[in-house]
Amino acid sequence: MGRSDHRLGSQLPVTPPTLADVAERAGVSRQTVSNAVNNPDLLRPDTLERVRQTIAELGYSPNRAARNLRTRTSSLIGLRFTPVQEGTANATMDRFVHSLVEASEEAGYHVLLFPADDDDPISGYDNLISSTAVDAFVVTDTYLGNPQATWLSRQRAPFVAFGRPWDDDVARHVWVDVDGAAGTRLATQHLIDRGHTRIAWIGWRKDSPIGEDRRAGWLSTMHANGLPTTGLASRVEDVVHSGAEAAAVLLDESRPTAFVCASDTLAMGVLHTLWIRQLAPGRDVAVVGFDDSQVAQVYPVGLTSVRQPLEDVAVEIVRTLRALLSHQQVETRGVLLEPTLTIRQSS
Amino acid sequence: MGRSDHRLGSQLPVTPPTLADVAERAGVSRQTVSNAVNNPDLLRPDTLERVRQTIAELGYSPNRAARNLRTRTSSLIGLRFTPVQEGTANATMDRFVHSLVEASEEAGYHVLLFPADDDDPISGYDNLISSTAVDAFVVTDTYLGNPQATWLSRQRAPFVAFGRPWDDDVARHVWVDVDGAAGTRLATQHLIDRGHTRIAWIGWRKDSPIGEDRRAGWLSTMHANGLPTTGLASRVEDVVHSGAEAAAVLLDESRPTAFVCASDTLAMGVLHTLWIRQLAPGRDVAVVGFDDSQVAQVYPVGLTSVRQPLEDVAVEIVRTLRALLSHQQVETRGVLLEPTLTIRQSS
DNA sequence: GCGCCCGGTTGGATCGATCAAGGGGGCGAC
DNA sequence: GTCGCCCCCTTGATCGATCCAACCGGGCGC
Repeated sequence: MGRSDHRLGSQLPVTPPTLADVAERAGVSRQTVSNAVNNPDLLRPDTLERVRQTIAELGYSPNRAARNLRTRTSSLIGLRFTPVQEGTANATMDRFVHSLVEASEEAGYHVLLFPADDDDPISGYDNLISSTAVDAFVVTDTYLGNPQATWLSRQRAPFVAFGRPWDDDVARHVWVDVDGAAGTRLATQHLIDRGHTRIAWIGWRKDSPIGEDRRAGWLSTMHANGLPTTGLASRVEDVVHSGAEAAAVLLDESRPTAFVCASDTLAMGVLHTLWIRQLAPGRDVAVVGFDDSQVAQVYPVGLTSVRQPLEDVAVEIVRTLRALLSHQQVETRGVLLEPTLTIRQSS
Repeated sequence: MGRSDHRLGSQLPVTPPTLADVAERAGVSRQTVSNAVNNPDLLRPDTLERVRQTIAELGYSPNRAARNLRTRTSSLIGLRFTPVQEGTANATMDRFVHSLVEASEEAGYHVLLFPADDDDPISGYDNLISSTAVDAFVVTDTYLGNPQATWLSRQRAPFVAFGRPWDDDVARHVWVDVDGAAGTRLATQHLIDRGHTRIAWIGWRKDSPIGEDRRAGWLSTMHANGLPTTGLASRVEDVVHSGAEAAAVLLDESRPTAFVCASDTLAMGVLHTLWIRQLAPGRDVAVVGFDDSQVAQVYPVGLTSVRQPLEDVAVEIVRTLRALLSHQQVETRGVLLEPTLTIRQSS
């Protein structure tokens, strides 16, 4: 089944060589070439070498579609790519995607992005799973009442969540998450070690379990060190000016010397208030943010911030995914990773 | 060829329905179902309706792999995902990816990400193209001497570049780009309108054609308004402290009242110097950045910045890609889009 | 009466890799 | 000598959608 005829005198797009082309050229059967690629152990060394050489000469690479059809796999991991929120410093998603792409590559997977359809959060998943376009999903927004995880479980679609199923006790899916409380514990202890005793908290509204988790880290560390917390906590929207307002109120009413914030966005608000009041971040008042965003990195003073180990999260997720897909029993239902603290001049 | 037997009493993963299943259930032939999906015009309205209903009932969706194999397409667009540079404000790539994902979806494409292998920038492309895993690429870093575009052209692989082929006069590929000079022209004129006459430029080193383009916008606008430029320009590395140093030197030597910067990163450096010198951004000295990054958005004062129309870029790229893939002759070799200026308190 | 269009049906081939079964040759054991 | 077995490789069928060619009977125009 030589293909040279297709190529002769053609301005046509070049047809890549197939398994059969390699087989013919190397003087073996298709299956042998297939084995050379997928089960090299089955070949005699000299045959293997000959086939490999031919593969290299022809620049052969197995056709993805054909392989996918036969094996009923795609080597693709689906990820719903949610838009960045403008006006905030939150870009965790973006950094995570980078890590996931790299971790996936090492496991032989590629990442397929699909957009978020706010009207119907399920449709994107449904399309991909019912057309067997992806092998599995990585689900990122496991917030309250998000139907994705439940729906995917019911569909028996393999997936791993980045984020705990906070509210849902019966959720039986596998997840990887970062211990937010441990992060704020680090931050708070760091400030205590620096001699601060009046350390305030600015976090998100109560309906955010992630926010409450981070808050708990601050609270427990304060209590463990016998430090006061009354009048030192505030819960606001995750936007800069809310952070600024909260900081102003707290400074007036409770005179904190340090702030731990649930996000870099809020921390920027605090810095704004300090700037207005001519207070020097790090010297007069310490500030710690959360996420180690680009904002924290390039802000002139340098914002100390809790850094999520997204690279590790991605590696762990891919590892779990592989176990799921190879139908191994996954031993652990959840993995919790420890964040670190990136210390800069603001503390 | 009913599949109900596969489903009965199964703990097995559910096998999705196939074309034949739909055909049998709807009492038509496979070909008709295929036509209902791909060429609805060929069916009588009532037949079409019946088939569509059956498709909906069964939740049928054509198997991607089978379709890909037969049609030799994948509906996938490959994008090499380069890591964010930590310590800078540059996240253009991330915002662009979001836009591209959305624009692609509307055209029936999905975006496949693959990581950058610094040792061999070609290998990632080669793997995907030779295994016919993607239909086309979007290439983002068309900087000096980047071999990707040339290589892809030679391979006859369809692709559209985000970025002009600056150095390469013989490059024959299609591209979409943002007019950087127009952006800095906007910024400079904005400052002139505000009454500034001594407007400084802080840009990148001379070997960056993008940087030189942006610089040209500042230069031409200054000249057009009969304003001086000597001693008012600086070329540095794209990091915060370089921007800060450059600003300090310029302030000492040339007393500018405004700065136009090639990036938000450099603008942050300028703001840092202003802060040290107790100068108020926007009141004492105006600053304009480039990219409208999250940093510009959440920085307490609010950084005026040139915003690239990445949504439009993505739409234009996808449009061009579709033309390329449908073997239409693409009329325009390049498209240049106009940025806008997001004005905040720093100016 | 011939040819053609319409809205389908039918059988088969096709895409390229993989799976399951089988086969020839060599070797050791009986 | 031959039986069985393993090794290495070949062969035919398969995955599911699509494409192709041929064909159907009724209606229409010439």
